[in-house]
Amino acid sequence: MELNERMKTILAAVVHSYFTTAEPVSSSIIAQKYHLNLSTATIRHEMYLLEKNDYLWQPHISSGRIPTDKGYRFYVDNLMVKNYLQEKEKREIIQIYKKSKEFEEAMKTTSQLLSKLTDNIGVVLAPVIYNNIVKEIQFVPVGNNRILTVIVTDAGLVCQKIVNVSGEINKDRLNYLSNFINSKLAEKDIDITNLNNILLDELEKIISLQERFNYVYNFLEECFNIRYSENKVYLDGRINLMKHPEFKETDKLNYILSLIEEENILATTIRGYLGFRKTKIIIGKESKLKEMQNCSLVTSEYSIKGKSAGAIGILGPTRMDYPRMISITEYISDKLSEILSEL
Amino acid sequence: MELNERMKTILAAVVHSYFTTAEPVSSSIIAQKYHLNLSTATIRHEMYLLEKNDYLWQPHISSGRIPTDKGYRFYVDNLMVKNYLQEKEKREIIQIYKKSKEFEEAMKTTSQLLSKLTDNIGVVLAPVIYNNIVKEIQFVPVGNNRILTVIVTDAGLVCQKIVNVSGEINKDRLNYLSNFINSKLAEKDIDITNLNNILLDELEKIISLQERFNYVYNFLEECFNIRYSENKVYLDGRINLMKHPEFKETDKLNYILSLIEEENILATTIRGYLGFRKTKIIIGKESKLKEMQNCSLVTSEYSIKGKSAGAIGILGPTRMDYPRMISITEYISDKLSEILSEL
DNA sequence: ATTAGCACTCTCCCTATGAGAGTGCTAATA
DNA sequence: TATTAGCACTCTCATAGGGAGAGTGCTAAT
Repeated sequence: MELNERMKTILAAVVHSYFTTAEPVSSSIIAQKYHLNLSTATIRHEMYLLEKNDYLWQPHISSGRIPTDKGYRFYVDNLMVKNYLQEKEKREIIQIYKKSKEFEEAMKTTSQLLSKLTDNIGVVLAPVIYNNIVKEIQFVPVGNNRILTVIVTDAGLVCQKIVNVSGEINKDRLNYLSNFINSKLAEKDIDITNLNNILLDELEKIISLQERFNYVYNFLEECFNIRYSENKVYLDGRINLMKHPEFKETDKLNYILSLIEEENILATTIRGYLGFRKTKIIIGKESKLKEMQNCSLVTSEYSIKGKSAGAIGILGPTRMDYPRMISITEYISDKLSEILSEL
Repeated sequence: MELNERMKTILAAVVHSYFTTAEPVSSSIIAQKYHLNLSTATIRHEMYLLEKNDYLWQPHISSGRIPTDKGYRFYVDNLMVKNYLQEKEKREIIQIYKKSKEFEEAMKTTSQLLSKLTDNIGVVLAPVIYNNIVKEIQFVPVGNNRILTVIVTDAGLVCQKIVNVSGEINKDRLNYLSNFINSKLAEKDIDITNLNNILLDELEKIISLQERFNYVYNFLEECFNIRYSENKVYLDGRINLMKHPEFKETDKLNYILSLIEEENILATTIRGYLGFRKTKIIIGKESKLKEMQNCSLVTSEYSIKGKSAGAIGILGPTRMDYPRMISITEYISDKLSEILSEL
């Protein structure tokens, strides 16, 4: 069924009122607050139709109405009015970011900003290092039998890993190895995900007959098995959940708590949405995760030097101020992109 | 007032019963379950005295009794029977640790083990790098204007920091600097907290007149302002809170949630207890933190190569199985010490 | 097409009530 | 003197009833 203009207006009013008060919305509330010049009976009739079409639902037969996930989806796609951050807010965000000179700090600051500004949970997915060209590799002996491997990508990301080696470290060999690798890296662009295969192939050509090949081979394999595939996530503002009446019910709180406990699940979810469009909104049961059925997630991708790197987002009850969540998420992801590109 | 033997027995019974059922303990429950060969009236009288002396309290006038913080403290100090982990459990712990080959992984595994085994929140305070002798410093240029500083301590801990420098990097100078520093480090033991002062003093002697002194000085200062003072904490099992009836009350849940949200507070608290004895138990209001008033914290220090490094612990409601919490925390801290010493 | 009017439903809050659990006190008992 | 049986008392908890109020769906009138 196609919604007529009046139904759209009423749906938007219900979404707005419910967001504001967290109470089911009655026809008289709509009539009073939103000045539609309609009687409550008429509004009631439209709401009845909206309910028949799954845009609204009632907790019980004689109560006001609450938007369904479908109702929120229609609102987000067709009805909501874009929100713009005030200049003052923008300045404050920039001010806070000024203190973040390091990568880790920038991640933390971002999740804190998101949670403070939205009263929801701030989520930051650390850069996913797929599709990054490797620029340089360094081996640093640390201690007796350990080597710190440092991989630098063209986007300026630095991955590190400490590898244990059996036997003592021959510095000349290590230098030879790193010179060899770096010369190969200079010759052609090698994606970090292919690093292992390509380099080991190249190595095989020149040292396959040497007695210590296996040793080097294993060492490099371990070096490259680095954590670029790890789903590092920064979360902030879990306590904000308690501010929302929907999470007074223990089982609902339980769901979302188990979601933010398993950071991997959240990370994988967000990663699954990467690459389609900058901003993505997932409302309640639209997510396949049962833990997310009472929540919405607004994510926005950030980039480093123009190359999509990761995503930030906010997680809260489906009853949220979508326009504002979106504008905050988008603005902060832009600023984060700038900062990470400069680092 | 000195507690007589019977009062001690009854107090221990109350603690045990309340831990088991989470219900206020009545005189008849004690008589039935703990076979003291006393009438309920007698037990009632003793409980009355225990209450007068602040070892027990009643939620309301005609209800059973609950231990106070003081009651728990007396139980922990004087009454409880040490618990020993079963060999099977020990083997399982060792088995799980076998997979942890890296530092970060060991930290995470530890917090997970703690929370899984105790149904409470597992806490791991990463090694605090005070009192560590610096063995070696390396500078690795990464990208154009950045240098990765690697500090290796005698305990084998590796701290890293990326420092931005203005202008291009002169590799010879960098080599000279690192050689100079490492020779000083070889000469005498320098504690990581003194690194800055001592080295800068030494440097001053030889290059104070050189034109780029300030530049080097600032660079080093930033390098050494490394995160050994950071309170890195690993938490796991927040969701376990929901299993405990005491946290059904929203405001109590609120308190503890805000505690685990502010990881720094928790870290600082635990750090404050370091260095006195291996295992430390903080019960409810014994902590100055109002957020901890409904919780107990059991911590146990771990070491690296015999040198105290950090602490692990569990955080849960004051109503907890203290003997078991202690034995688990202590056993895991021992295992963690072994693993970190080998890494 | 819209709306006034109304019967109907459901929640919420208040009260009352009674059962049950558990206590403190007192007087009897070993 | 220490212990205990007995009992009055207090408080919680579950249940039920009832009335006010909010909000609906439907119908008939405009």
